[in-house]
Amino acid sequence: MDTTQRTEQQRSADRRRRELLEAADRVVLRDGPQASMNAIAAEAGITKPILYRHFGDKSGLYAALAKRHTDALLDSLRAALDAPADRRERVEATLDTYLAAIEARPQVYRFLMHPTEGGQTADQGFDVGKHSMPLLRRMGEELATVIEERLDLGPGSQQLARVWGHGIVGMMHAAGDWWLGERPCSRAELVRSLADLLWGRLAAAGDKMGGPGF
Amino acid sequence: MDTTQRTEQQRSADRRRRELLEAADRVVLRDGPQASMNAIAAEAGITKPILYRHFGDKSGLYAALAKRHTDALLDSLRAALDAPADRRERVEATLDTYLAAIEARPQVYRFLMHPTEGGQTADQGFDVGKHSMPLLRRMGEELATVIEERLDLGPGSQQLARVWGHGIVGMMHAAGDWWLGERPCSRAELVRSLADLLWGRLAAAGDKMGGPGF
DNA sequence: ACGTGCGTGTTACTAGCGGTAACCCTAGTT
DNA sequence: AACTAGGGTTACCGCTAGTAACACGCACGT
Repeated sequence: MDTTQRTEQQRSADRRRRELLEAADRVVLRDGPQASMNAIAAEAGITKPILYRHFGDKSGLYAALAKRHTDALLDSLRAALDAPADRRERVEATLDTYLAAIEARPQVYRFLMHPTEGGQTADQGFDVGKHSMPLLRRMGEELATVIEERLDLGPGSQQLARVWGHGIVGMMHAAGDWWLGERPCSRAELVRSLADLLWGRLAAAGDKMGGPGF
Repeated sequence: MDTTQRTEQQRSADRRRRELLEAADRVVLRDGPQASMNAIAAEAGITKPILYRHFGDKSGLYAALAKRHTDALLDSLRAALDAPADRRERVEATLDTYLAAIEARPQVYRFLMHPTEGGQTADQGFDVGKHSMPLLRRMGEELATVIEERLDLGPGSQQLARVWGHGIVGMMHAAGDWWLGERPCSRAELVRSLADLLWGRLAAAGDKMGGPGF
């Protein structure tokens, strides 16, 4: 039968694809986002054209690789966000989950943040921000839907939720990136400071005397 | 005299340097962050090795270029932050200034955010986040000092201020990037939504009924 | 007047990248 | 036995960042 044959081949192809992705994973974990196609092919024990047959081009491979990690991280984040606890505890748990993830595997984190930068071929017409940082975008959208679903924000809630989703994710990202580089405090302290910020301590803080009255 | 001679040469070199930077600026404005050294040299009417004599390598040129824009933008932001008005108005003015800047010249913005990505040569040992996004880091530190100077945050204020500085900048950045790509609302609305977030509306919002109680 | 540096510029090259065309070789079908 | 279909490789293209090595010009000390 034709179909069985095709499924057989499909299976083989899928297995190969997974093997290749795992090899690519190892290389990215070792070399960072600038892992070369040659290196990945060598790690997988084959040569470049096979990679290109499977993934089209580098962006394709990177997209597939990024999807795996992004999906995994998003699952953890959803779990943290859905845990049974009050809102502040959930927010803190989610922040902590994210920070723990980037702390555990910084190379992967860095790869996810800057996947397809700097190709020398037809990257033209790239519509600023279009294929940049899919992880951040996905997290932002995800958070936006959660906020919009669960919070009562009055009129214009959908738009507000999206702004907040992307804004909060960006806050988490930037603070995490900085923290990962300088390690100025413990993860728990960072989480608490960020939650404090989200909880309005900025607006509630009093002016210092002597200043121009910020 | 030796000194006059040296200053003469210094002047000449500086003038050339400025010319080269302006040429590079034009190319980056046209081609985005992936402008090639060849293209920049051609735009300046000279050839590659001169660029390398002046700036060392691509990172050097990009750093010099980034410093100009970053300094200019930081000046605008400082001005907005120092305007005579109450705190919320100042925050909104600062957000708006940033968003107006990235809206006006997205190519430059994109260049500033991802300056040295994707080189294929010895970028190894790059210490995650080390030479990434100098603009965000500088803005974060700047805002941190302002916060720490002017706000009364109680014990641990310095660390808290730094976390907040980087966090707020990241929020602004991510929201701006997303907004620039999708244009889901006007700049003013975005500014208002972000300020609302900073002003604690997240913590103050009530739960929607029927949900699991976010 | 004459070499002698030194700054400024070029050509021509290397090494490595992403990506591809052309070939090759083995397994299964008829 | 002949033929075909995939999986695989070699060898290449065009591009990039970066670098020798060479060439012109101009002020200088002797």
